[in-house]
Amino acid sequence: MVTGLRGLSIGQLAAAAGVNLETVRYYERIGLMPPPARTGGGHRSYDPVHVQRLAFIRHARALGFGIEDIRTLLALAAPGHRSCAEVRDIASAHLSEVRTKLAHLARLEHILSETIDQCSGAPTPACPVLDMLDAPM
Amino acid sequence: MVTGLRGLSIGQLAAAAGVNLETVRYYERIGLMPPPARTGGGHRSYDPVHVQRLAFIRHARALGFGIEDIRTLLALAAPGHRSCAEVRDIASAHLSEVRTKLAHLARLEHILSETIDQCSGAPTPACPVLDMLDAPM
DNA sequence: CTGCATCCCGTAGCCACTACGGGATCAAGC
DNA sequence: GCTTGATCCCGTAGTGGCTACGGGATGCAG
Repeated sequence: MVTGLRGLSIGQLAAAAGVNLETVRYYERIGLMPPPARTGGGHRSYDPVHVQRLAFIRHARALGFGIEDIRTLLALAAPGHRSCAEVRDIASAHLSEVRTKLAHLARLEHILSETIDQCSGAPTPACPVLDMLDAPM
Repeated sequence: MVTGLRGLSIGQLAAAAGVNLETVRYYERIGLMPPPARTGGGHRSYDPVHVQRLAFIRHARALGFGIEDIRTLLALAAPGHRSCAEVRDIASAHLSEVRTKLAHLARLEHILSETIDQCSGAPTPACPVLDMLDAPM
């Protein structure tokens, strides 16, 4: 298991970052991860730079940023021109999307739970859930 | 605009239900909407049964139910065996999915807003958003 | 040097649509 | 009756963000 200076295999990198192996190849295909060095036999060999970058990507994905946003964020994170304002704009836009979805889901949660509550208890002949779906909203 | 007994065109049906025309054809292709009658020239001709069914589907989609759930709900809504218990099971399962997503989004909202707040004001040289993405979570 | 885990690559599938494009049909006006 | 412009036909491909598959090559421990 000691790989020493040779770099990590794609499986090791994926495990280290907690992502699927195929996802790493996918990120490389779409240009989100740079192509790594190769062994004589053609296997990918990653170094710590890749580990850090993949961790960044995974964190951003976990926060719900889209691939194109992440592409931009990675560019803005490049040493030299850390444009905090641009980063904040992207994050703010994403936050407002999150809030929109949040409000939407909260509305769904409300309607669903109310309707299901009517279902369990009242001895009505009709189904409240189906009635709601039949009726205009 | 008076179509009388001839039935609605796909465009009229789609407009009435507030869905895209292509979506209606998609629903027919996947067997969610039954194939309607056709005019001599091959155009689809819908009657009120279709209007009602499409409205049902749209309401269910608006509540976030998936296509397969809706397929089952439509079967359970068929006259004769309105199984309220099964309907409630499907709705409850969906509700708990909604609640899971809700909790997830709330977590994202919290992290994002906190981090962005740090950004606007403090005169630190580094970008809090990028720092968070770089650091382990 | 053998055997087995890992990796290679390209392609297709997932969900719920949406878009496109070239040709046919419909309905209204003249 | 004929023209015109809107609508509709169908099949196919694209979206986002992966995930799965399959047949062959490579890497490494014993």
